[in-house]
Amino acid sequence: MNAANDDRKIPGDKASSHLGFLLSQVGIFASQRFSEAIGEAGIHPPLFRVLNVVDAAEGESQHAIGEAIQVPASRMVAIIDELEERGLIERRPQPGDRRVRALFLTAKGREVLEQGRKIAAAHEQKLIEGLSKKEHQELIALLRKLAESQGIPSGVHPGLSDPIAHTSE
Amino acid sequence: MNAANDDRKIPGDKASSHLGFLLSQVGIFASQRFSEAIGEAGIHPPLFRVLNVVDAAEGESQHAIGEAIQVPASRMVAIIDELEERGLIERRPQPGDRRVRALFLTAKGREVLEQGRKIAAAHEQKLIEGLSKKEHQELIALLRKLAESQGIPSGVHPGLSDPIAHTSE
DNA sequence: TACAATGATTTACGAATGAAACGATTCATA
DNA sequence: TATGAATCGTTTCATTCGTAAATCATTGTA
Repeated sequence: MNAANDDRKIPGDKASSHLGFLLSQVGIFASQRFSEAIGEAGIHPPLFRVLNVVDAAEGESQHAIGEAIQVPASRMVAIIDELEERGLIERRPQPGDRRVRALFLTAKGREVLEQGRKIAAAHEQKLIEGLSKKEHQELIALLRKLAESQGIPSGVHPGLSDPIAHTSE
Repeated sequence: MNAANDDRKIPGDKASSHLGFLLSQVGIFASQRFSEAIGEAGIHPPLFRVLNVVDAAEGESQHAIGEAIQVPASRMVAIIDELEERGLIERRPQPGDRRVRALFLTAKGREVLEQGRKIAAAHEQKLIEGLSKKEHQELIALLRKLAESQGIPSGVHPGLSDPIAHTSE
């Protein structure tokens, strides 16, 4: 008693048991579920990502924030526009340099960020509900090691910078 | 001595160390890299996915194949069109039922599938180059366990069925 | 002052996907 | 065997999404 429809006549293929496929499968699944969950805070993952980074570095320019998470400038504009429309972030002119827009969280922005963090924590819990504490730690350690060995910069999400992860294996 | 640009003035944020973020980050990274790699075989991940499934169940209908990997019918049309144009797959009418198009690999389709498998194997190797044999096995086991506990059906890739994995955490 | 570089923005365009409508065919049943 | 429901594949359409390139304002430099 497990999955929903177990009347599959079609046998599993080789590719779907490789690490690459598993990683991609589980990773994208986690992304999608998180995307749905964070929707309850009225935002979507890119907005949440940026809220987090601005919180960690308030007063930085759009450019600096975008560079830190490898998001193209033209996309940053759209993201910040959206955050500003919702009253979560403020663009303030910088005294020294009138080209720069320094970014700050509003009070409401902090609220939403907190709400988002709770949602993320719940998401996290749901994700590991089938694992023991030890397994959870091991999985994190292995993924970190993998990320490091593959040169994936910390905090940079590929879905935000590059094309879009297609699929398969 | 590690990453490329370590002149980061912006400190890491909390979110980026969670399991959910890591999974999504690493999973999408793996997807993208694989997508580039499989391009050398002249195909992209969805095509490769379908080639694999057709190989595992030749003669099945478009509908059956699509259902097995949860791809909407209208999307199957485009995918099979593409595979057929490249001479990798054949749509054959089914004697008993004239509505059905049974799918078969062509000789060229088998060649490309083999080539794709080699590419996938190389991708796999590259992915685990920083891990020991034991760690590799552990990671697979943990991901499998996670997938199962989360009800992710084997062989079904979320990127093929649902919206598209956005991002972050 | 002229010219290059930078930060932010706008515009135009293309790629991808799914929901829904459609035609053809088959099945169930009266 | 006639009729309506269901199935398979296809087409159409609208939408979402993101980038690349052009643009504007400002600053730094020669």
